[in-house]
Order: sequence, then structure tokens, then C-alpha cells
Amino acid sequence: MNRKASSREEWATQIASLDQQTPARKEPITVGRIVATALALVEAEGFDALTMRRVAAALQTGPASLYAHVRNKAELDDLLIGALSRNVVPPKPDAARWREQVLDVCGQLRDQFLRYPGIARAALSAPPANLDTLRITEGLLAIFLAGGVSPRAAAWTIDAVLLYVSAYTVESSLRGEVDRGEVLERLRMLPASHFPCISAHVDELNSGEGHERFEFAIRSMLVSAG
Amino acid sequence: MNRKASSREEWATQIASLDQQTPARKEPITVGRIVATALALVEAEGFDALTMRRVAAALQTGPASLYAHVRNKAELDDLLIGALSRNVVPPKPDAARWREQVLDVCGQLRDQFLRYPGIARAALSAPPANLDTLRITEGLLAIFLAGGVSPRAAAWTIDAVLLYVSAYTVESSLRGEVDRGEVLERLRMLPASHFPCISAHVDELNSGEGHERFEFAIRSMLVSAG
DNA sequence: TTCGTGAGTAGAACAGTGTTCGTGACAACT
DNA sequence: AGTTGTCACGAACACTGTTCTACTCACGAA
Repeated sequence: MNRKASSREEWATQIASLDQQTPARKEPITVGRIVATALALVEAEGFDALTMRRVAAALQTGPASLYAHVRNKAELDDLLIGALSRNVVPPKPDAARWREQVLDVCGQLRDQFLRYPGIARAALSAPPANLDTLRITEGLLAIFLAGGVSPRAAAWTIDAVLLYVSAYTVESSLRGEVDRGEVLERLRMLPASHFPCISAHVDELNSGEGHERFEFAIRSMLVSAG
Repeated sequence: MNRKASSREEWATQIASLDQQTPARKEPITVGRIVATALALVEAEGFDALTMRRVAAALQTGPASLYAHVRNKAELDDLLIGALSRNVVPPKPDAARWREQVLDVCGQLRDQFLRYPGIARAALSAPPANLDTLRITEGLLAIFLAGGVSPRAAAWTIDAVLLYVSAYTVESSLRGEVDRGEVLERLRMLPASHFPCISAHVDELNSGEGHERFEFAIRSMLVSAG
């Protein structure tokens, strides 16, 4: 009975394949296709929508099929931030304008993180030994050293800067959901008796268009070095 | 039949309550008890172990009971970082040593985050309008202003500093799991052909005992201000 | 040509997760 | 004494990541 049923199913699939001019063999699943569809999913619906089932469904298969190419979801996250880091191209070091070059690299990374909302959370959880992110570290280190910064200060500043970029983009990603004016309204409601400084400077606290705060923060980490 | 069965159960619970000298009425669930058990859970097993079911089980009840006091898990997270922020006490502003005071507040916050491993992730996702974290912002703002920093620079620097503390503690929390020597070993394996700067300064990249990197980063954000 | 063999493909299931529904019991006010 | 409303909570739903286990199928050897 079982064989008969399976032959019936096979028969049905053969009939169904008559409609497609392409051969019935489906395109094989590769790591590249998985990463590509995952990135598209995150770009469209955010990092929370990235589930193994969603990726598998987009590839017209079940979730189990992914585990032949990817060990974990953690590894998939890792691959994503790797693919994303590959889009960042560090400039050739120019000693005269090394601060601007650092700012440029950080801006590239920030834009990559913001393009895929919420993915920066994965970057914070990712192991620091990812080969593609190390390429960015290498590029930054070259810029710093060309700028005359001591190796130790360079290393520590790079660490701080990369950490800040991740944190900034994590926050910035979910600020998109919440209305920003809402925050300002709540700050205005604070009683001056308990929050004198905040009440007095609520406009300054909420100021900063675009990425002004971002560039301010990065620059402030660079002035001491060198 | 149903009534008979329920009366039987009631009879059984009455008999069971004979053993306890405390009255059968269980201690009521309150927000405070929920937060306290949640904090204990995070302190002992980390943020990933914090689930509604685990908290409910520790309170000897089902998960549904929590939702009468807490809207969401997100709100519970918020309450946790609020309770944790209440442990940070900003010093009375002293214009002469305002930088050290900022470092002190950041250190307090860092230690709180590290005491409850992984909870900093919740701090990054939390809305910025939390009343207890605003208390810290207020304290910092007072210190900055007393130190003669302009309101705008103060506001932006506070933002950057708090973001960095969260990111630092997030990373530091999971570095506890992975062996640190492992990272160093991987860095040593990098080919100097592709990673000349990293290979040349691998020791500097891995240096920094205790919270040296932390204090370096915070200080570097403060030198430009003022 | 026939027969394994081994890699790639998935369906089903498991142990979790956050959250909601509806029932039930208790305390307090009328 | 009766009613009301708040709190407690078992059961269930829709998810999540992950694994087990069959099953297909191209490819190389006898």
C-alpha cells in the first residue's frame, strides 16, 4: 500500500512537471542563496522577521534543509554580518586626513547596519574573530598607524569606535518604529523639581539632525588619539 | 459530576493545607516580587534564562499569572533595567573633578550590567524614556554642566557614553563564555600577507586588563568636551 | 548495465518561547 | 446576604530553533 501510494505521488509529480518547461530538478540550495534570501528578508522586514522557517519558505523548502549548509542560526547571523562587512571598503591610508578616513569607514559600516534594520544586534553577539569584520579592523588599523597613532591607542580606539557604531545602529533601528516626537513630549512632561537639568535643556537633549550625533561621537573619540 | 470532582479536589487541598502552619492563602503576586525573582534568575543564569515560564515557576504559578501585573516581557525587561538603574547613585557635582565623576557613574552602571549578565541587551532595546535611567542622565548632565561643558556637547556626549557602556557590557557578558585566549590564538593564525597591521600588533589588539579599555574609551570621549 | 553509496532534500516531530482565553475563587462593598 | 470586580491560573495557540528519519537521485565502481 505504501509503495502504491508513493508511486501514485510520483506519478502526480511527473504530471505536474509537464507544465514547467524547466526540468523538474529544483535549483540546489547553497550557502550563497541562503545568505542572499536572508539579507533580502532582513532588508524588507527587519531582523526579527529573520527565522529559519521564513528563509526556508522563501526557498520553497522546509527549515530542515537549511541545516545541511548552515550549522546554526548563529552561524547564519555570522554569515550575514560577514557579507555586510564585505561591502565596506577602507580607503588607502592618507596620513593628512586620517580622521576623515576613519569617519568614512564608520559611516559605511553604519549605513550597512541601517540598511538591514536590527542586524546590528547580531554584530554585537557575533564572535570578534569573524574574518570579514577583521578586514575592516585591518583597514582601520592601517589608517590609524599612518596617522601616527600609537599601536595601543589605535587598537583600543578601534575597539571603542566599532562598539559605538553597533550600539548606535541598534538604537537607531528601533527608533524608526517609535515616534521621535513622542520622546520629546515625554521629556517635556518631566517635573523640573526632580529633573532640573533635563527640563532646562530638553531641546539640546533632543537635538541632532541626521547623523550629527554619530559624527560628533566618533570625532570625540579621535581627538585624544594621535 | 463536575461539581463532585471539584469538591473532591477542594477537599484534597484543604487536607494538604493542614501541614502548613501558614494559612492556605498564598502570598499574592506583586510587581515587586516578579522583578525580584527575575533579577535573581538573571544574576544566576543569565539573560537568556529569563523567560516568563521560569519566573512563574519560581513563584510557583503559571505564566498567565504574570500578565496581570506586567503587560509584556518587554515591560518586564524595562522594569529590570529600571530597578538596576536605581542602584546607580550619581555623586554631587564637583566642578574640579567632573571627569572622574562621570567615570564613576559609568563604572557603577557597568558593574550593574555585568552583575546581571546579558541584561545590557535589554538596555539597548529599552525605550529611552525610562524614568529611572533618566535619573542617571539627569545626574550626568548636572556633572557635565558643573564642569563647564556646553549643554549641547554635554547632551551628545552623555548619549554616546551611555551607548558605549551598554555595548561594552553586552560584549563583555558573552566574552565570559568564550575563552579569551582562543581569540588571541586565532589572531595569531592570520596570514601577514592579507593582515599586515593586525599581525604586526596582535599583542596590542589583545591587551587591556580588567576595565582598562573601558576607562580609556570613556576618557577619550571626555577630553574633547569642556 | 547494474548496483551500491553518499550527499542533498525535506516532512514530522520535540522542546521550548510569548501571549491570550475563559474559568474559577476569593475579598470587599452595598 | 448578595453582588461585583479583581486576581489567579490551566489550557491552548502560534510561533521559534533544532533533530530524527526517511527518501530521492546523481555518480562512480564492478
